[in-house]
Amino acid sequence: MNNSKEIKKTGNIRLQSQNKILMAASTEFVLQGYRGATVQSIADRANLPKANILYYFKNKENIYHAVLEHTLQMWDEGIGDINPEDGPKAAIEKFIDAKVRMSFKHPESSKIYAMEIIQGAQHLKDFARTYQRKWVREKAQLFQQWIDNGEMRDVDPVHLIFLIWSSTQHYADFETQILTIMNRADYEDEDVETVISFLTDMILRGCGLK
Amino acid sequence: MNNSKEIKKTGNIRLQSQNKILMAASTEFVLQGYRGATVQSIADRANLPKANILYYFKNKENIYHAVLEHTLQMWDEGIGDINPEDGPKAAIEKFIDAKVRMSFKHPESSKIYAMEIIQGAQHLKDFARTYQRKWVREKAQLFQQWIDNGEMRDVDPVHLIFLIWSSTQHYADFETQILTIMNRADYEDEDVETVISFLTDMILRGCGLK
DNA sequence: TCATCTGTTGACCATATAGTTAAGTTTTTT
DNA sequence: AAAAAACTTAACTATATGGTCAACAGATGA
Repeated sequence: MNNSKEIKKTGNIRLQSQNKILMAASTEFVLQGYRGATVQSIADRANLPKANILYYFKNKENIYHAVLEHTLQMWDEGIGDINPEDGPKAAIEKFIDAKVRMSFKHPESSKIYAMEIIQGAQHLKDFARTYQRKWVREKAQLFQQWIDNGEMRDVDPVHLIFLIWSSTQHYADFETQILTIMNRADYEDEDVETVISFLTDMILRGCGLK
Repeated sequence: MNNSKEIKKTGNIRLQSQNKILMAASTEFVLQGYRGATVQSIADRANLPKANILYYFKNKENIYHAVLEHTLQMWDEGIGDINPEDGPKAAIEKFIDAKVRMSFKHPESSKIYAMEIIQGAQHLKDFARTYQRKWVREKAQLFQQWIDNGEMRDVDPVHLIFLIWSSTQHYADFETQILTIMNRADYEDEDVETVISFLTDMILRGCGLK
């Protein structure tokens, strides 16, 4: 007990610092890109001396790896599963709902992910090649079954997934543009619901489910 | 005549070099980001000595400005106009068609644009605040009229524009991911048509136009 | 109290990079 | 052909940056 308490205590300091660093680093990586984000700028944002940053993470690339790992975890949690028993309508509704909420809740994750892909997915190629490809194949097959059963219109399932990804992530990645165009300073809670119902409506109709 | 010929000649050398530099710079900026793209790397890609790059463009930021200007010109040309006389169906068809073709033809422009927006649109805020906002307002009004006339379903015109932007640009920006997932090396000509017909079909249905 | 482990930090270094300069070469003009 | 303008480029400079190190501080356990 005494032992575990002590471990927890030191562990907390570690985790606290690491978290502070990762948050600061995420912001810097989004704002300045990988090369543009300097260890010093991350340190400044985290209110820690540079050497302290490099005590917790051996080097800049390791910080980035940790940020990416966190991003992928978000992606994984936020994807919202598509279950056979839901049927196409509920499945699409849940999927869109999860992705939109994720976009509004963790825009930095979406942005870091987007920048990685745009720049050629150097660090994520394996992820896309294995995990993601498998995920898309599986879900596409599911949609295809629903199509074959006449439960939804005959639309290309893979492109359908791309459509849902792109239209939902857009609100995170292009936040700046969207807010500027709508002449607003920030998103509000009701925006999430508006977007969900707009996209759900459009896409369900596109799939002949409404 | 002699005079104009000579001017043209020198002008050509200038333009040729500048173009070579801008192409190389675009690639580097996409691949490495603004800070990550070094003048040397641009020089290498353009097969010119570094000092020569800086003879044509006073500094790195000027290169970037020139690249962005080119990007915005692409955006402007590729947006495809939305005309009142087309009616909603043809208008949406034309709009999607233009955007998708642009995405497949000039993915680097789309990528540079996307990275700028994701990073906070430091260099494009004015563009979005004036030109783009006006464009969206105008086109949204047009859609609203069609809606009021009962020519299309009552969907939020602004979000409709966002949907078309996001879903079409996705094929440029997330090229790497899409190709990896589809287990392909490159896009083919027929992909453009597939995407156009998929998105047109989905979105027209969403708008009750099919 | 002493020893050890964890964390903190200023000072330092090697290197990469943006940008300058000066000495050229080539092209254009007169 | 001579002068001027446009272009080319190696060498250099100042600075920013990633990363190391060594000295120190604080907690923990015996």
